[in-house]
Amino acid sequence: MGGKLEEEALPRAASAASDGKAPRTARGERTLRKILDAAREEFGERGFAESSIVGITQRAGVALGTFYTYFDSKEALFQALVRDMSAQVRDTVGPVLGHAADALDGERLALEAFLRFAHEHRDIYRIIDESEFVEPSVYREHYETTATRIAARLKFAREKGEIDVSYNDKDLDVLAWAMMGANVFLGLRFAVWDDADEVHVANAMSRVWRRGFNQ
Amino acid sequence: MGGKLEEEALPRAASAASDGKAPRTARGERTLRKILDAAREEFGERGFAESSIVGITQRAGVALGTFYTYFDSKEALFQALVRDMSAQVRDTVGPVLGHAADALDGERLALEAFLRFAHEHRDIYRIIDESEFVEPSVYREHYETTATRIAARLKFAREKGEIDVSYNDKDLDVLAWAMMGANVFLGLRFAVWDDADEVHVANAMSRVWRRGFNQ
DNA sequence: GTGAAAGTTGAACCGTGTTTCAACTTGCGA
DNA sequence: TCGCAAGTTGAAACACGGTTCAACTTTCAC
Repeated sequence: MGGKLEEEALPRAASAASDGKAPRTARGERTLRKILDAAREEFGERGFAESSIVGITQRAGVALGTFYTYFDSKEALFQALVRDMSAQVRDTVGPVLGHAADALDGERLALEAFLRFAHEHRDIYRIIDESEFVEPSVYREHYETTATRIAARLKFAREKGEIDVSYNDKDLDVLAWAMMGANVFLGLRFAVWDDADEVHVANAMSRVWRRGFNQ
Repeated sequence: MGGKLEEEALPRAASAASDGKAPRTARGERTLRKILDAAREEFGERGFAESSIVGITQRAGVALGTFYTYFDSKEALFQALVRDMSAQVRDTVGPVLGHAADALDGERLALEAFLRFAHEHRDIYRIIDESEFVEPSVYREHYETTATRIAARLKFAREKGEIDVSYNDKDLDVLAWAMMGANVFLGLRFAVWDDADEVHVANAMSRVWRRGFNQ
């Protein structure tokens, strides 16, 4: 399959629509995109409850009824957005792992990247967080996937001798959730609420994990 | 002041009412208490948006209008509840610190107590979490207070030589938020969603902190 | 160029749930 | 026992915003 880079964004937008409501022409595609962008702004600024479909369609510059051409309900739109953003977080943070000297250095870089991302996209952060109450299943999906990925990296690192073998699989499952929780709260406090130095935060954190996991 | 134990609960309930709406008789006090209890159930089970004042007053066994004798709005009630519960978490977790051999052992016991508490009171957990979107200021208040308390303990432990002196105040502020975030997510995954062994979770976590903070 | 499919429009419908209020009941102090 | 302040009641007013739909416009395949 050629042209993967350019093609990537479109199917994601297209598949964001509710079942049987995917756009069939380029015009529809554009309209759907406008609604998704407007929704991200509105939900990010005002939260789910305060956001209205009127508000979203006005921002998007389309009529109220147009919304229902692409989505079954306000909840369906929210769910589509969270899925989209969950993937965005993954695609932003994932690649930096390649540049790491070892596994724990990778986690440091990942935290740094996450903090930068959270600071630049506070709206996304808020939307994913609010999904715990709007669409619990996607929230679970997001964090379960993330934790599983971290745990897998930790286990792999243990096989390579970078993490003390006395930590068994169950321990590492627990610790993966702990690392993720730490990252999320550091993001909230130092990137979303504040504009702290990501490098300092990530370094302080990394030092503890490094000592904690070795020896 | 004598009889502190028995007196503790009442003023808290009384002050939960909106400004100028505090009950003035024993009957009023009881009614307010019924509403608060019913609200905890309703908000815990259904979340803020899905909960209704009708539902809350029905659970409480009082008429709809009675609600407005004590609260200005649904939001005001929610805020009062979060404040009440934030204090409950503190009062449950705080005391166990006294039984600890050293500071890091205290954090282990605190996590264990928190996991037990989160498991037994999932409704409370959910309500505090949801306040991020309903009443952001109380959410911030709750976590900022908690993090400050943890940071103070860490700094004190450093003075006593239980934590490596190479961690400066700024580092410990960061790490306090990390510990809190880890605790919250462990609570969500292993106490609220699942019914895991608190002791194992707390031990695995504690081992990492211990190694991480020393030398 | 034509016609059918796709997309757009916004007024009106509709359900829900918060809030008000005037009449009523309770309980306490004198 | 009396009277008034405190508390209670629930029907109705009210606001709000999600959803529907039938008429209209645009696009595109042939």
